[in-house]
Amino acid sequence: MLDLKFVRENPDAVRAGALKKRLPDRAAAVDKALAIDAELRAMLPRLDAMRSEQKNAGKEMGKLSPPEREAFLVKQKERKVELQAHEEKEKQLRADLDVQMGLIPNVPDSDVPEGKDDSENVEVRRIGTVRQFGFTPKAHYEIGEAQGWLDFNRAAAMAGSRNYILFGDLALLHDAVLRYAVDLLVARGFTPIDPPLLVRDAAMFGTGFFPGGEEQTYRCEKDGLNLIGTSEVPVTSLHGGEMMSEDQLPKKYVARSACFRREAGTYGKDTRGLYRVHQFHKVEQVIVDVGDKARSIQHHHEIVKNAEDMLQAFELPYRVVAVCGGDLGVPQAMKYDIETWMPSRNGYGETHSASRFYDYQARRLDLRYRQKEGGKATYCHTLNNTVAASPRILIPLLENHQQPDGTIMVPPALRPYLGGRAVLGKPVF
RNA sequence: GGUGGGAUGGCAGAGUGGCCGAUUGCGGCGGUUUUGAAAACCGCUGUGCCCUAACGGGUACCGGGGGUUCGAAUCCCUCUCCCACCGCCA
Repeated sequence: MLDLKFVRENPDAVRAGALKKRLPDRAAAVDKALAIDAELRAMLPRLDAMRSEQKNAGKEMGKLSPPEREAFLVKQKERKVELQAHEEKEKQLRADLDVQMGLIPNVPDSDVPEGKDDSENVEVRRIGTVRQFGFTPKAHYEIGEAQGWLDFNRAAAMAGSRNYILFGDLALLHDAVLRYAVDLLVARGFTPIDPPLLVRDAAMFGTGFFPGGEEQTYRCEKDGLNLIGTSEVPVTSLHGGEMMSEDQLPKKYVARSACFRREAGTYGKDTRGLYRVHQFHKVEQVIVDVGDKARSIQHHHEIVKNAEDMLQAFELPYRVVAVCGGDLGVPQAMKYDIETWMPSRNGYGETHSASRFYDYQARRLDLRYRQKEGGKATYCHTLNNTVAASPRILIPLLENHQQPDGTIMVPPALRPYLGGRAVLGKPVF
């Protein structure tokens, strides 16, 4: 949610922002919101005056003698009828305004590149050397199935397409990665969280996934609850409705959770392997801090670095891209993706997504703090980034560290989580 | 699942139809006192919206929504959440 005052004063910038995100419908919401706002403001002085009149007249009532009251009552009832019509109108306008305001996207920051989709994201840096194999490398699913680590057929039989089952060492590697990610962030001062996986609509709306993301979300209609697609939703919502004191900030959280995505509209896309699946596990970092732009940008770099440090420890080549306007989500002001080298794709595949929102989510969540200086109630800023999403991260781990016989070299950083083992699997090729 | 009790400002906690945007305490801010600090004392201290150049004024908000009434924090309905007890289950 943007500040209504800001929208009123900068309609062109807000409209241009929606268009930079390639969201013309949402740009139209700007004009609708402003039209409703104008109509509302036109009636407010009159409405307030009527209320004032009725209120004051009502106060006199108690002091009047019974016969005087009778006459007064007639007059007051007339006022009431007239007021009710206006209040009805006001309520309708406010409800309509809320809908339109909820549709207006966050304005992309100036460092967001122009572009229509992910093909126009801009590479910021490229780290690590892509390995030259002395043999023909296998895809992760070939290795996984040969090792008996992966079963897509049985998964599909019991749970439908885009599902998987991990067995044996791959199940252990999956867990090892997630534990490493949590430990890394805890060592850096983040508070670990095990959040709810089913949340109310308010949390989905507050983080900006609704309206718009309903088709991507598994919903338990009976209970009005939604399965989270990322722990960003419960963790960012954690302090929603609260008034924190400035000393409590920043809040830094790292959550490990299962995530669920319907992947509607992706038929035929990334159908093989572990890349695009309905259910996965993710370690996510979330920061809530004061409403200061420079500080948000500083945090943004910090959370990207946390993820980069993990990839470097895993000895995986990757690149960081600045996500262009057309590939940016509704609530984000700016986003970096990290893409890790995946030999089977002969390219970099997205493994991380780091967003900053400024106060967009905080406004929707009513997430505020009281400033130390002056005591003013102010909206927080929020940010988040993946630390590790698995099994997707298993793709580069298996593929980049494979050996000709189908066994996998374990990067030293992960060995303590695997009983000290340096190699997983047995020769299968 | 059943029964009963609750939800009030940053926090705690009064308030059962007009005198209540709301007593009081804590916290916070400012001041007096002090070499400085603490303590004590005095004053100030919710948020949104509208009007105003400003001073200031108006209005809405007592968990959410609806209703009764000239008038609702207060009465009624409903939803959500919290607490207690019973049942069931892990």
